[in-house]
Amino acid sequence: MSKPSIPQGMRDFSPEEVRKRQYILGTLRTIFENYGFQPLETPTMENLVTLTGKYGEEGDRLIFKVLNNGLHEKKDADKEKLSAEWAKLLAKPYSSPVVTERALRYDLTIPFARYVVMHQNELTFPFRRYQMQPVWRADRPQKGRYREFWQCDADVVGSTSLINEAELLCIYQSAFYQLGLPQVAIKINSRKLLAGLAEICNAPELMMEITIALDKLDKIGWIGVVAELQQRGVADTGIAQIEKVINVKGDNLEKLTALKDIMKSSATGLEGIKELEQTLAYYDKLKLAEWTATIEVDISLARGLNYYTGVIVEVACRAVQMGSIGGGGRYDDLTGLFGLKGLSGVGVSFGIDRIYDVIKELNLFPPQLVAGTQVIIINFGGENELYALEVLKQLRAAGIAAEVYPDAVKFDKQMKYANKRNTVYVILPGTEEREQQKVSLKNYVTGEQKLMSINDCIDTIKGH
RNA sequence: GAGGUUGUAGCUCAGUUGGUUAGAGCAUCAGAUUGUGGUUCUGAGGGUCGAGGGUUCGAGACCCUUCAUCCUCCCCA
Repeated sequence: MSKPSIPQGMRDFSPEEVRKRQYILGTLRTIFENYGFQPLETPTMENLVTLTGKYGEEGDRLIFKVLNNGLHEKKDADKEKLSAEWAKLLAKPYSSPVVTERALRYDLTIPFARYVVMHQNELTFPFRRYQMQPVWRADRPQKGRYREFWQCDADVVGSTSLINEAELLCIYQSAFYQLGLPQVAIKINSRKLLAGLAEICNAPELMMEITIALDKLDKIGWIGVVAELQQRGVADTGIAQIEKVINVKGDNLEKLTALKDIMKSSATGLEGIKELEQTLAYYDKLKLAEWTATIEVDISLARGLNYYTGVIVEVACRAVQMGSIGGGGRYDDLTGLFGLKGLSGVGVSFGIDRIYDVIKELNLFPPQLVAGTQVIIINFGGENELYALEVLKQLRAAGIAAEVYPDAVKFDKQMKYANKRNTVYVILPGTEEREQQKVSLKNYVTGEQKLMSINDCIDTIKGH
């Protein structure tokens, strides 16, 4: 037998880790429900054609494809075809329905779009849904990057109002506030502004090239961006325009005012600015004073997915060295990919695993999360064992998470077990206690122990 | 797709210029202690040194191949 292992980029989650993740998911769920979003789940696998072509060339490569089952049952006539398809498949990120027609979910947005199109007649628009499920990517794992990870999305489809954008900003704010994340920056931009930028560079066709280069500003600096822009075919006059734009300073309104002037020749660009202004105006009305994350207009923000068309956002936690912990934006025609035109959507995504890593690194999980069982009952065997079960029944009926040590082994061993389980209380129902129909309740934190009735015991534990 | 790191006990890791029977801490189990835990003491079990090949009288160590792992770039959450 070789040592057991798990596939690359996949992880086990210990009881403590699951509890901590559930704390994050629970916090988010409460917020989503509070904002009127409804839960949705979609299957682990989608048809491959549903996913391909939606995430760009790079994305297609990272989709986990699922082999068709029953390949061994193919008739001889099919086998030759099959091996030819295999050869192609192994050579390139190519796929064929003969070999694979399904794939693991790559994100939650495309399956959501598919769902909306399939159920368009049953849904009431605008439709607001949230979804929290794992997704899979055949990426090279590294820090903060896994092949299986959780996503948590909230989207609204069927409304072009920028109130939606503003509300999603509020959801971000509320979530990071409640989770206690410090130094969170929500960066906001508009694809239209980027398109406008390409226009004033006299190179509208190079919009994607410009945004990709610009997106690296944080990482490689302006000099690096210039090199990349030149390499991507942007003229020097264009680069001068871009430099003017990224040098715009001040608070959000000052930035937007300055940009209006630079963008005055681009209708698209001006529209993008107006969107941002309107979004921020709505947000101002909705925001709570206690929220701490900053909202920053950032022209260099691009975001990879190519279906975004309007406002885009990305969230970073500057307290730790980590990639973005969330992102999202407006996609005017997402469902158009599946044949339903004219339905606009906007959504945000939370990178649960990264948020987990950040909270862990900064030690911000509430300490009481670790406790599961509140009380462990010692098993003294014989008649005392039966009495222990009686006590156990009453504790559980009272809503207390309790367990009895299932074997009447050495007392010392049972006490050590309780200690490791980190419970607050231990109950000792021995002969003496049983005869009086009482229990000894020991508080493991203080070391105190008292003889009391079962009802008093329940009250004490609940009062804790 | 490109580059690098590390693989030795369940876990974290030592292991000298190649030299007899491969070590430690933690964890596990047993005992000191048959109704009082978290700190003590004693003892025990547990390893095909990632795998395959080569050099050598002799390889955990050196060489080649391969697999796995983690990290960086690309891209992304």
